[in-house]
Amino acid sequence: MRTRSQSQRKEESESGSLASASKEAVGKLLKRARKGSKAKGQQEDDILVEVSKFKELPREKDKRDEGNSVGRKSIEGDDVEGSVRLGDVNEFDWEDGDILASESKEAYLHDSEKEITVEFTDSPSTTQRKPSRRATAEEKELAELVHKVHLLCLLSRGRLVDQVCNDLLIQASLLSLVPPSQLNIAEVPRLRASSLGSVVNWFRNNFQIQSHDIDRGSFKSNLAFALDTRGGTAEEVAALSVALFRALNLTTRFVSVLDVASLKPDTDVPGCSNTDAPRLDTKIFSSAVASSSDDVSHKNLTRGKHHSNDGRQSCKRSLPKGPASTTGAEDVISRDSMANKLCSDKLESHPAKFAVRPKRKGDAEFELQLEMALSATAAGVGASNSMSHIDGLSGSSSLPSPPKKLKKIVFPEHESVIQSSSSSAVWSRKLGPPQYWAEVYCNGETLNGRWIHVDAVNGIVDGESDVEASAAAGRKPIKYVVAFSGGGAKDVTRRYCMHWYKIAPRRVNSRWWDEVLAPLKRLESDATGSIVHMEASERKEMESEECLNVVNTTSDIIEDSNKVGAVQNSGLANRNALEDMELETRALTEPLPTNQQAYKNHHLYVLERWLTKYQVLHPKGPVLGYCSGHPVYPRSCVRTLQTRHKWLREGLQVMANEFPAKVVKHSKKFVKMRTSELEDASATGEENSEATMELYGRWQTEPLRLPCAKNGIVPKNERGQVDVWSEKCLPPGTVHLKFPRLVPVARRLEIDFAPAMVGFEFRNGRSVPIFEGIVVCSEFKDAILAAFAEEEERREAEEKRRFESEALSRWFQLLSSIITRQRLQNSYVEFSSPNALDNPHIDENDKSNDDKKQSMSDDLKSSQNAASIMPIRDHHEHVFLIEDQSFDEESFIQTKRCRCGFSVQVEEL
DNA sequence: GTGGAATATACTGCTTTGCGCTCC
DNA sequence: AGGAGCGCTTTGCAGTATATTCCA
Repeated sequence: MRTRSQSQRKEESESGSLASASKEAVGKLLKRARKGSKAKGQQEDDILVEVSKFKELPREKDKRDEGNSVGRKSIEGDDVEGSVRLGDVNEFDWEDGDILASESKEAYLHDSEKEITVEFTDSPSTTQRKPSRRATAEEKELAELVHKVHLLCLLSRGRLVDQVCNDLLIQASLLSLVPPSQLNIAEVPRLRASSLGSVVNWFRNNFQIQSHDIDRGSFKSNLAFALDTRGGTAEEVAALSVALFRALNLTTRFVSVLDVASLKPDTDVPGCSNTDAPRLDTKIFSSAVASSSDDVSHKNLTRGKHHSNDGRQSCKRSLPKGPASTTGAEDVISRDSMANKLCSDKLESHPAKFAVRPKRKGDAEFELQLEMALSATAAGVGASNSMSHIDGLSGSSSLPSPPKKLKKIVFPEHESVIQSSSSSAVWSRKLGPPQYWAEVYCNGETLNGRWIHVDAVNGIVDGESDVEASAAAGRKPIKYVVAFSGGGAKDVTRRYCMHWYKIAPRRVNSRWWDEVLAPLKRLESDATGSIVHMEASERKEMESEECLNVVNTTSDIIEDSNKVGAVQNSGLANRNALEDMELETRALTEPLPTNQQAYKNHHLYVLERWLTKYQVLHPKGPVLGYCSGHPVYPRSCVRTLQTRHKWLREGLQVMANEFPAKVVKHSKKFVKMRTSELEDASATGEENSEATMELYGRWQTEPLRLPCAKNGIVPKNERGQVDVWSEKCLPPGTVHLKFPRLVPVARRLEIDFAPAMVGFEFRNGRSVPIFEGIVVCSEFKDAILAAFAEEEERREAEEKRRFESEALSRWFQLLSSIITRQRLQNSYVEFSSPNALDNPHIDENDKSNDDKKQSMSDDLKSSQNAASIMPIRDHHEHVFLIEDQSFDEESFIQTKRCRCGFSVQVEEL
């Protein structure tokens, strides 16, 4: 039940401003992180305690699990030392079995020392089945917070990279490297994807992914270094490509797959590409990266025998220095050799570390793929050798040697180079799927131009449809693809995702994400839409010239028709609006999934079997297709049903003669309650009907028509009240007055009213109605409010009078208590003092003192303030003689004086 | 490896109109 | 006598979402 309040808090945080929401999220995360680390520390302490207990009290532990394990008996002894993984200690789970015979544990008995050493070479968690446990709401909330904060960090990172891509010095340096023949791309009037091929190939042949462990302080410095060495992390090389395109005056975005921490707790490990890890400023997940690097190194070792004769050793050694050895037109899987080099380097430095690691299934698969790739390389070596080197083309003999080319696939319709799916699997094994690329706006593509995916790192142009497949092959399904430009960002995931239903559950709720992106999207739009008008005019010319005789590819037909329509309608549609439309069109034209589970929460399609209790298809059609024989309907046909009563709350009533759209069983609790009510009525045959619930759809309702108020009488329900779920539920001619204490006012004026029941709250195990104000006929509203105001005034005056009288009473109590205390103290002194009885002054005046005390008490009864009460001297009781009193008529203060000098001021009321 | 069914479990939403005692 | 105020143990079930396991 805690989660309800949590949900409320969650909604509240979402409804706040973006900045406050972000701050709150970061704050919460930090708080939790601190708490978590503290808790973890505590947990470890606990574990240590546990271990010490384990060491000290093996017998006790054994007693608890008496007769369980042979192995446990075998470790019984006075001295037991165990090397135990701390993480498992708090989950001691004794098992039956012989330790000596166990495969996962090795026990060495040192009989001579009577000491037993138990070494676990494998974690029990890997052999034991993990206990099934769902993440709690708190864990989910934490995961969501991490997800959001990570997203914000990655957005910032992308903006940073985008900013550096605009650096004029870097752009100028890149331009100075580009051969003059490539520079004319800037002057192409109608840029097409095919026009980018040559410059992309040039770039790819001159810049490769390399691993640098040195962080030079800023991304700009790193990028400058990468430019200098013709290699860097995948992010840097992609950024260089973006800078180059921008230098060539092409409208270009830096696109990044945000490899964000999972939205769900403990599902996948967030990370980044291997080569980026050492340099990433955030350095969050270095451990994960390190392990993956190790994997690569290991793989390299295990395939070493295949490499011995294939001539790749030279590549390993001379890669960064040698000249380009193959033509720029040839497409190559460069990452293999790059990674081989990196891995070989690591291997050489840590030969023993990887020699004993077991081969995994994935490694074997990888080796198989690599062997196939290498055999293809061997076949192509002769051909590649015969081809001329591109030294002259590149214009630099000092450029690093490009790797051996393995495979190329040319798609004639695009005239661009795209790697096959099999090759994508190979790259994914090595360095993971591409995480960074560029988008270049080609005004010559389709009718209105479009953004073209350009992965210069891998030499891919217009390969947007392969991004999802490669990501899936690399076990890193894309969640967010964001394009950065002009300091802004835009979510372009739709362009690269064909199966939105797969990634939708992995993304944060769209409202938050849209709010985050809204300001960034404007910035991005301003940066990339600045030349819209010129293009629009050009487009109009083109339209008149070509008379719309444009042959589109099948996939472009829908989006182009949309674009044309939009442009024709508005005349001012800009590039971003067109792109939005394109992405929207993609969202609405997703292919039908082939498995039934996918329809469970699909945003476009639905299977009837996955409808919930309160859902129905209306209308039931059209059938969009079939999945395993089940008809597929559009999600837009799904309607939510409600009971008559629930519709009433929304100010709707079910139309006459409407049959229920669905009849479902009532909850047992409700049935039980109703049947107990009906027992008295001894209704027979109605129990079955009471056990069901009739549901109606929105289309079966009409606006609520309540009886009108007549002759000043408010129409009430059977309980003599009006249920005011909303303003729509008020009977016509009545008003809801929400002030308190209106009932006596209405009664006094003899105006008909009804208590307004606004809802229920659950208190002490039962629902209790909440009343707020009354419902009266509209004509009495002013009269009641006037009387209410008058009554409130009177009540406030009465309240004030009561308050003052209470204050007086409390003052009297205070002063009385002071006097009582004084009297008690005097009495105590009298009885305790041995000379008290000998004091003639007191004896003589005893009676008169009592009288005077009485008079003082009377005076104090009417007093409000004792101005000064001095401490009482020992053995002396003050006597205030009447002749010594004075009275100030202006201030009404009476001063009483004792002969000893003590005085009391009393204010007369 | 994938899909589907079955199962387990955490979370969420729905339900909905006291009663007895004390004080004034 | 009667009206107003106050304090009681904290519903509990069904549906849904989601993870996991098993099997084909």
